[in-house]
Amino acid sequence: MDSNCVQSQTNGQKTKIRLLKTAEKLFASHGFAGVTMRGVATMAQTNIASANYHFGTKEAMVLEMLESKIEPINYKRKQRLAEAKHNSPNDPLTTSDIFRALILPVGEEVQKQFSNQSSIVNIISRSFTEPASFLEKIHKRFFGELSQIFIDELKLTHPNASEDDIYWNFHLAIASMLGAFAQHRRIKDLTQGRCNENAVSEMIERLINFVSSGFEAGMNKRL
Amino acid sequence: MDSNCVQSQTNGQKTKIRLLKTAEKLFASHGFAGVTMRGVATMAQTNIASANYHFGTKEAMVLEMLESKIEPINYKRKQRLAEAKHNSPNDPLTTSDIFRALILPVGEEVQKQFSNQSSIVNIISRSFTEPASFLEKIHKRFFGELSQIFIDELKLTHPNASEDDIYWNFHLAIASMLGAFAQHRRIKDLTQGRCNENAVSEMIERLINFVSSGFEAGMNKRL
DNA sequence: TCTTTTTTCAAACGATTGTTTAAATACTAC
DNA sequence: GTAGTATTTAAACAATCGTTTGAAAAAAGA
Repeated sequence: MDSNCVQSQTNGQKTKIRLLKTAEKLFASHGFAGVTMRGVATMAQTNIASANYHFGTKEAMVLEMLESKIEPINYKRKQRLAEAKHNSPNDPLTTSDIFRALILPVGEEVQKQFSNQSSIVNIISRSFTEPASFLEKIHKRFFGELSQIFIDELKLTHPNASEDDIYWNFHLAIASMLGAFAQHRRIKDLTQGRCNENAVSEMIERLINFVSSGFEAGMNKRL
Repeated sequence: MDSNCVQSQTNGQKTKIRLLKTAEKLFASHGFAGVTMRGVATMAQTNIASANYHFGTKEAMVLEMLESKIEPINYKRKQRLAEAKHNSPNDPLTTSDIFRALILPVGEEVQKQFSNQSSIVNIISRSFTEPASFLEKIHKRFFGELSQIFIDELKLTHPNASEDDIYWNFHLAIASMLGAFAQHRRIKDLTQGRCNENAVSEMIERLINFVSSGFEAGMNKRL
């Protein structure tokens, strides 16, 4: 039952997947407000009531789409953090190691599907820029636990830093990461795709360096 | 005519100002899509057709509101940069000086009107998170010239840095600043105002330090 | 006061939205 | 094949949107 469930995919599930992929494209390029049930249904070559049949509401549809995109990234983030710890079991990680584990999985996902309109960067940056009511749901659902894991790791790396310093600069680092993604989408929008995948990996590397240095500069300013 | 135009304010202009202030509140808390002509007109205690009489379209109304809020900030930014240059005419400015001139005027505006729902931080971060079509208009209108001035100044401060390094890290710094504002609005939204003005100025100071250090760490990585 | 301009207002237009209904169709299991 | 479930469909519902119209009211200028 669990294995070989490829051929046992009902017609309804195929439609559901088509709907999710369409919602992905529309959300990535126009945000939650830009996703319309009619638009998704039509582009997925089915009926509007079918979309409501599968998901109940628009919000449930978009959240299910987001989960399918973000959870694999978060899994990789934790995995990479665990690997880094495993590789140097006696020393604490460097700040750069930690932020690399947080940021690089996004970069890898981008490489896989570059020039795709529904790039993960677009989705993350769109999620980040939604109205507060929707944003709150996203944050609790996808980033609450993850944040704590990375903050705990940063505390180990900076044992003498104050709680305030850690929290403030972690938030600044997150803000930079999200801001850079949003900015990157903006640049892509404005240049209409004259922007290759090298630019993405260069941005990622520069971003890791930027936030790591910014974070460290914010530690122990008053010690 | 130019002076003493306070008492000679027609009734129509008063209504226009009420509409602008209402649009400000709504835009700050719900973004462009959340601003409805009916909502603005009703909250400003006038008629919906009156709003269209004064501005023509919804977009023109919001852009006029944005101009009235952003232009004074940009003026202060240039002024502060000029002052810093005047105070040390022989040496180039520090990275921190430059980003302080860019960021601090926002902080000062926040202090003036804290706990105001239509805080300038909310407006800037909302502007930054609008769909690309609207964002492009905002960027060209309010930030095109300003960016060039600050990039030129950073070049003077880092004469050995490559053009690429300057541009990439300036964009990362801008992204961080905007991301931090957006994040700050998010935190305020989530904590529902349990967040005082000291937290804002602390955020501003930490932000200046964060982006200055991040920027400098990105200079001359390959020299 | 009379005329002209500016401003406000209720009402409607046309389009779009998320959601629901109920009937028709496709699929699955016995 | 037939019964029962899963899925798709066209159509309608109720609400909201930006914008326009044309007449009433207010303000300003003569």
